[in-house]
Amino acid sequence: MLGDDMAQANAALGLTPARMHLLWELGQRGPVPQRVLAHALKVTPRAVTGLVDALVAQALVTREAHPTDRRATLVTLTPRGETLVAQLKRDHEKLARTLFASMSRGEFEAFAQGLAGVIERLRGHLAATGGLS
Amino acid sequence: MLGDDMAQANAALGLTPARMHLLWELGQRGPVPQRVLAHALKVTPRAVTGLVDALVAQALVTREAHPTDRRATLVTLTPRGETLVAQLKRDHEKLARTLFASMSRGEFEAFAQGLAGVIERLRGHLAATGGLS
DNA sequence: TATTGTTATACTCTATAACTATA
DNA sequence: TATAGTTATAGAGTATAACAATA
Repeated sequence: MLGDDMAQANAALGLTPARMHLLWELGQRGPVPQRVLAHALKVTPRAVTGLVDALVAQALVTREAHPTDRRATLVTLTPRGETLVAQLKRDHEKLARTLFASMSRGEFEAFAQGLAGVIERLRGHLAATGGLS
Repeated sequence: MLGDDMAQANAALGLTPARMHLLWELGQRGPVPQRVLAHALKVTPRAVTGLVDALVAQALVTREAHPTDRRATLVTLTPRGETLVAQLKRDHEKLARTLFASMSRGEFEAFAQGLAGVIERLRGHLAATGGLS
């Protein structure tokens, strides 16, 4: 359901999930080389090339020259991209409040602790079955 | 993380997530026309054609004649497909036990109730923003 | 030599639209 | 007429491999 909600919010903004993910990471990190995005998105550099191409065409990011490494490009949010990422962040916060604001402090703590336990065991399971690299 | 785990388990069995999903639904329902799968997977009939083509090539399902409607085909698990779905179900149960067996009854009830509330509010959010159809 | 990002190619999943066969 | 499933076509996302430019 969270995935559906994100996909739908993205579509409303003219974004696919993968492009939104890239913008989100860019919003967290500021201008970075594509290699950094490839690592953050757990995707090959080739895939990043395609995503950045699309976002450049949408005027949401630009490829700027890296100040010291002429091989690399700095993927940078345009003003339009900045606005969009700010909107994403606001929506994110608003959804979090919608989902949790009605819980008491104690309820939230208990729930969060239970969830943390589940996540920890899931992480262990993934490590044991070779899913975490 | 759950998605990663499933994708990885699928890959180990030579399956993509979409094909696994179709097999899973088939395991729940028994032989069904493709139209039913399209609805279950929330996907167009055309997409089901492609997925069934691939699963037929892998000898996991067959297209059988519908007894009364000659337009339709009944997608049916082969013995190999049955075995694979049984394995999926075992893995599913095992993971559920891994994630929750260490909780007491009371802890689990509280956690489940908290989660149900979050899901309910998420559903409301989706309905309000037009995400549930 | 190693790294950054590209072009070339291919596969999976999905969609819309036009069509065939059947109901 | 309506429905089940297909072919035709297209787009997004991803991958590997070979390559260019630069470090």
